[in-house]
Amino acid sequence: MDAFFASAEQASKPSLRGKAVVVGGLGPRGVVATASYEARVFGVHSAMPMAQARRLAPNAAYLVPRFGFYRSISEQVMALLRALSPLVEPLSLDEAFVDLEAGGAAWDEGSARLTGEKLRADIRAVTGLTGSVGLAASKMLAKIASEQAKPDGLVVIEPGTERGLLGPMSVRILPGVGPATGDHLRRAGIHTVEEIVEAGEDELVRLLGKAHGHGLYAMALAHDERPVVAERETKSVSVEDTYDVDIHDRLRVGMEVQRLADRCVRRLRGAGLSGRTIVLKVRRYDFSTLTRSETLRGPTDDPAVVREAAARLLESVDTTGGVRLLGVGVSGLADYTQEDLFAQAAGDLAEVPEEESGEAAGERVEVPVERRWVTGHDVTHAEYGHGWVQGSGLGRVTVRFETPDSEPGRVRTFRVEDPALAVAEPLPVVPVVDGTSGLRPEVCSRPHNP
DNA sequence: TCTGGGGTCCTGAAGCCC
DNA sequence: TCTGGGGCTTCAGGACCC
Repeated sequence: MDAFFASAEQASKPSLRGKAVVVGGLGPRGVVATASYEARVFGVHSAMPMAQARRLAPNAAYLVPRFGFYRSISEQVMALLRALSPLVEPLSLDEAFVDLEAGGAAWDEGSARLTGEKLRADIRAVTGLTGSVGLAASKMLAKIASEQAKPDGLVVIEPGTERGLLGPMSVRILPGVGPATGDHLRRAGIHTVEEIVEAGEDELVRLLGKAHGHGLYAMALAHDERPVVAERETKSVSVEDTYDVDIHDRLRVGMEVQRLADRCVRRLRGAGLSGRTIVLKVRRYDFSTLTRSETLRGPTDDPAVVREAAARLLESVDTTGGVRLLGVGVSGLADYTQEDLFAQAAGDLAEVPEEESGEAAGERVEVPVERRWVTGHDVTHAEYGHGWVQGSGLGRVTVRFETPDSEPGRVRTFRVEDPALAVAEPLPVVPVVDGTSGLRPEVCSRPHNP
């Protein structure tokens, strides 16, 4: 995720350039999604509780994510990558692997470097943001190279130098080593990649189990044969909500589960899928998480069926003490097409109830006037033009009037119900050329496989 | 005022079938 | 006939990733 969201916001809002920007959930239980490099100086980083970030960087700008806006930028970048090769594997909105050799875009270090530099220039020209490129012979190494390259750089890991490079690095650099595995290894006296190699494969399997042990040992030797996979099938669809305050009322818990089931089905149908296994997730007041699942006889995308299954699953869960998060998911997915003749016969394709808000439901639904002004979102004013919400509350909304290619703008305050003020779509950031950093497509050039 | 949301993969237990 | 074991599926939990 890096600084993508924050860089996009800085490109979109001239007054934030060069400033500490933190994007994430603004509620009492929010966490940081992305911090700009200026905010990282204060120690703010992704996944940090927002409250802690505010303590560290009280003067930073705090914004909620605008996924639709980021997605539109992401699509521009992915299109540039697909022009290089048919083998593009997106990891998220801001990262992807590209098999340059498969596209004939590069065949040796020199051509790869040229391709990478041209790509970075194109990303900058098209999106106004900077991206970093890592070039290497495998996905793991390309990713490590891109980490080293950012912000705004290009790093090549040359064949033959891999083991020497990895050896002194922390085990945490290897994919699949998170806090738990890192601790596990540390307790066994293994801190660096070369200590993994010294420990040997058998010891690793003994410590971490078969799959993880073998896999990690290979990675430590810089062996990574994972191919770049262009099309990944979705395996599950889920939605979840963390509540600002724990829910104690059992009836309310039941209602929330029904809402989540509906939302999940809407997503499922939107993707043209149906599924067999319904999963209920409950995070309790003490952060302990449990899941309950039920597998149906056949795949469904029927909201009533998913609601009922979720309700049955909830019956087996003790929620006394309160719950902080609820989630509903569907896995065991099938193509929607082979489907539900039975459901159709029963006239069971009733519309899934719409949510009162949410990205898809959108603007046309009535929203309380106070809630229409989301911090960071775009607005337009009949007299002052385009701007964004800098804050709202107590019946007032503060707007900064500026556009991606204007000078930093002035701030004005209005009544929340001011009829001259309206919600607006984000403006394209394009001719702007002063992003700070962000997109980092890993570019990976593989040797010929036998 | 700790700890989001949407995913993937792996492991181990238990039940069932052959 | 009894027992053992392998393989498969389902379920729950945990770790990891961005």
